[in-house]
Amino acid sequence: MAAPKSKSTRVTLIDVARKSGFSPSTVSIVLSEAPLSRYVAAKTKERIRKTAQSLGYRPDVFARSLRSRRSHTVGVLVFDISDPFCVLILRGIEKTLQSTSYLPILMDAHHDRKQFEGYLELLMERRVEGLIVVANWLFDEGGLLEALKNKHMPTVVVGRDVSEKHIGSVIVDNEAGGYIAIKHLYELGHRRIAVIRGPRMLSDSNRRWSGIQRFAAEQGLQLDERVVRELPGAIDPFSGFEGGAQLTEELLQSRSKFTALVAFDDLTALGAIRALAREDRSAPRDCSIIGFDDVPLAALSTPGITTIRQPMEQMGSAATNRLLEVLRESSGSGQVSTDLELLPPSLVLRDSTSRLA
Amino acid sequence: MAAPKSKSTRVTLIDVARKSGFSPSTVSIVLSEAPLSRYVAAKTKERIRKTAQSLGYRPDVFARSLRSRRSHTVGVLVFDISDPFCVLILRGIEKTLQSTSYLPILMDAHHDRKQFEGYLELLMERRVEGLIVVANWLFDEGGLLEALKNKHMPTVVVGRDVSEKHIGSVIVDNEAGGYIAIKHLYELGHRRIAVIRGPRMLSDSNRRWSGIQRFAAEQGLQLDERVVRELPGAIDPFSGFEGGAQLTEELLQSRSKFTALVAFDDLTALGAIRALAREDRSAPRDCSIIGFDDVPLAALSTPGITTIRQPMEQMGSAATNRLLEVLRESSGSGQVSTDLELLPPSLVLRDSTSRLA
DNA sequence: TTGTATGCGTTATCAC
DNA sequence: GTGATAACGCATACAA
Repeated sequence: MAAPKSKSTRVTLIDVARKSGFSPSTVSIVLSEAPLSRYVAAKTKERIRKTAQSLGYRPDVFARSLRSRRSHTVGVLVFDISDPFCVLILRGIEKTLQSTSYLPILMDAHHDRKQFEGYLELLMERRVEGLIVVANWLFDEGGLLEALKNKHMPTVVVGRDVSEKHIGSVIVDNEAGGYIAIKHLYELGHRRIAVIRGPRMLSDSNRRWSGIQRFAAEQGLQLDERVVRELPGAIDPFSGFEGGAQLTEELLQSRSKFTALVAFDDLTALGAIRALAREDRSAPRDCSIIGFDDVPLAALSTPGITTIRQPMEQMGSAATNRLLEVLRESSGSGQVSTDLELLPPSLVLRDSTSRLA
Repeated sequence: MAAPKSKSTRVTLIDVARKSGFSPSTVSIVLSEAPLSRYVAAKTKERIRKTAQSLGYRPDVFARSLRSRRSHTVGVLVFDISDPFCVLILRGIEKTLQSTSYLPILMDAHHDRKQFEGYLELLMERRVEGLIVVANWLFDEGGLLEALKNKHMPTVVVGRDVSEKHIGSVIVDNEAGGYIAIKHLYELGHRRIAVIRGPRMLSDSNRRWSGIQRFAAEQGLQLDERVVRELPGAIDPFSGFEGGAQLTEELLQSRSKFTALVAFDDLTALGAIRALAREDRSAPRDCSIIGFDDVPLAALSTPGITTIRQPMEQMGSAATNRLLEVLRESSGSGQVSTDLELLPPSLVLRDSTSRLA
């Protein structure tokens, strides 16, 4: 009864106006909950809402956006969705956006700069009101930030520390993470600890390394530089695996002694485990290994990987809230503050680390 | 020089018309490459394009869609993006769409039925012209298909065999996959082969089992039903891991002998490996294990998992092409043929299976 | 081959 | 408190 069969003829605001006996303007004001609706009689509102409901009225997004110049959307530009790192962040973004009137428009750049710029253009054309960029560690600052900067668009980057004017960023506290990682191994009795650092040009990598060094300094622990290696700069989110395997192999063959390894991230740790296996060794029996990130597969490998967890969903939420703040103070500065937001990492205990026998 | 500074005043079609000296309609016809543009003088076209370019003209999507009743978008509704299974399919979809004028609008239902329906509504409101649903094996047919059916919308489902009118589907040939899996183990010399089937209510699961049985029948191989188990129906893409671990444990304790295991999917295989480890055994030394899907982490675990690969990117392309066909024969039936499209699986050799000693 | 006029469904600005 | 009217930017039937 309620739903009319009109499948070809769309129900418009005019229809609602006619049927309810009010003018289109009043109906519009009521149904879109415009500021003016405060002055509309409660009974009128109700009547209008009822008839709208009964007619199955759906406002036309295109007409609405054309007239109001607002899209009620935010662009979510992810640098590479196949990176397991990103998915939980997306979830955080989506959940946070859910309770608002904003719709996320998600684009995946496939870690390709051209695509990134193309999609950025696309999002601008679609008049998104803000932008959340989900970057991973391969996000090459050089080019892409340029593209972002001179758009006049509130932007928050999550997963990468971009120190640019008017672009906010949300990342994990990498320094604390590095500290916690080595502390864990130290507390298990390990003293000869190898490290596979991330690429040097990467700020995340350097921060983690700082944390490691700080702990070592505090404890008077000597880090043997013969067992500190560095991943090459890479172009693929899975290259950490290859790199980790390769460097671990070198480490094993170098005959320098170590009983534990801090890996740059979980993939690197998985690579290390693979390399160990090739030499007929295993974690944690022959070497304790700790990762970073806590991507989903860290829990699924055998042994499960002890790791430093990035609160990814939370990072997504934080970035979104940051953006929403700006959007709500509509037509204030229209710019996100440049602050860097650091979220705390945490230790996740699994089976790849154990007390030194 | 080229880009005008007008940041507040948008460049419209009228501006282009004025500057180029042609009428708005001619400009529109040319720039939107409407059918009529065939009759426009080449020189006119060029002049118009030039001035459009020089003014930095960007058509307004909203105005355009409002008037033309077309959105140039297709909805991509993924059942759960955190399922690693989905991501490559998405890539296939996106790549295929790239060369067209269609833009994908991606929504993630978080394997939640309510959300699925909500987003479906949303996509309808946004006037998507077609729909691609990326389902995984948890996609519950009962409810969700209902929601899809009575929308008047060309739809293709990938990853799940839905036998509904006017909904196309693209999946891997599960029967062939099951056949290939057990054949591989058989050829390695295994005869006592355990199987962990998927949930019984799942058609994928039954198909794979059929393939296994067909091979067994052909070879006169006896499948010992004491070592055939079945995963419980589940609500989480990662539950296959727990289930696999649990059932493998039972299998090991049942004291029935087996030298190899066909797991329902890669996660199940990972669970099995975990269970083996708990009993101080390992693959492939004590038991060869083969998975299904070839999700990214299959290559990263140690041992790497030998598996039956679903051509996921290809499945995404196939689904997209299927949809595009319908969209292009604009206002034909407007319905996707109900055909089921089966893509061939393939064997991926890694380290979790080996010749029986 | 090109120009004119009209309307898509909504919201904003006024007037009442 | 509510209603008339004019845009928003574009595409299309029709006239020329």
